[in-house]
Amino acid sequence: MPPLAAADAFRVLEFVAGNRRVPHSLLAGLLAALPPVSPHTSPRLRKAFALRALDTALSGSYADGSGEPLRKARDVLADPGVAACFPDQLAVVRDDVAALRRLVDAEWESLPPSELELEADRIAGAGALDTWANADQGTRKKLRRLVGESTEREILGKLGQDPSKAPQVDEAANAPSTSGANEDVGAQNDEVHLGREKGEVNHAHEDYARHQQKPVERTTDARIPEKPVTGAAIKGKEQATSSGVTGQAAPDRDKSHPVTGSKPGLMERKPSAIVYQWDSGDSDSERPPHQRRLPNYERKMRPPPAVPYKTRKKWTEIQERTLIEGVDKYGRGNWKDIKIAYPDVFQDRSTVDMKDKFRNLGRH
DNA sequence: GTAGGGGTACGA
DNA sequence: TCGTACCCCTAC
Repeated sequence: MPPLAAADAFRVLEFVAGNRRVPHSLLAGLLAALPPVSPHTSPRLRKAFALRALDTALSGSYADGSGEPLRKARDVLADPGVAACFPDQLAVVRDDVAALRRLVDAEWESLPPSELELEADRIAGAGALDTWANADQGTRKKLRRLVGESTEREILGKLGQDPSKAPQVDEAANAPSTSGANEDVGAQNDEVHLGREKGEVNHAHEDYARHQQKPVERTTDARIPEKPVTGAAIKGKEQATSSGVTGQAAPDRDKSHPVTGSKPGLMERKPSAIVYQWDSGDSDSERPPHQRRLPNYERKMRPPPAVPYKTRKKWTEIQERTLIEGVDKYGRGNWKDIKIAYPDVFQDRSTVDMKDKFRNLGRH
């Protein structure tokens, strides 16, 4: 799978970074896995990183009067980029740890909602009626794939339209494309942007403060030490590595890089993935997106594999005998050597095929 | 790269 | 329906 597009990486980061309940360590993992994102594109993202840096600095105990948290906070605020996020209030509180913490709490609460939350609100939240009312049949079809049929029925019901006349989403449209999961991501991005140009009211913002009211548990919990996350951290992976952001994620990256390694990245859709669909039969659709509870889900059929099964080819007697001979000669498990030794015989067989075949031979 | 468990699809 | 080829996943 190609790396996540920068625009998509931005949306993911902007959402996660601005959610105070997401631990820094998890964000650090994301930073390591996602393509570089410039913080300059989003005041919310800039501010979120500044607040996280301050959270980390202020997380230590200051009851002992050592002044350590205040010193660390001043170090953070020495960065003009961080200080610029709080131009008005900072001078008043920078010598008072308690006041600084109150300021940080207040700033978290006033952080605007992320693009993802705004879009979700437009599609299935308070802005849904406008969005659906202005959507043509094709767009509604796409919208339904995002929100599920029961939510669609609810929205159309509120619009006074007959949900039973809605166009059906065909299976082909749901099936993952053989050309890669990015098409799905791209399609959803298009859908996510529905209504953006309509200048809709920001429905989500008014309730958003509650989302931030529960701060990240102060890192007095020494079991999970948090690494500082600074604005500089998101300028690129190279810089992130040197800023300590990737401290907890680096070992995993060495093991298997989420983008370039053999294992799929976090955002890659696996063909065998099971789809769980929101069951929005309750009143949760009345809530803003960030307040919805996880409802019961329905398990859907496994989608067809992204790569079609290759044509079945029965193993010939020659292939079977050669396989056994190869195992005798090179040893079981050296499938690559055997394949190289008999290129003509195993031209159309992968080493996995050979392994499976030998396994099947042993079963009978 | 390989092993092994387990699932799915295909053809007899 | 059943055997088997193929695929997927995880662990090593």
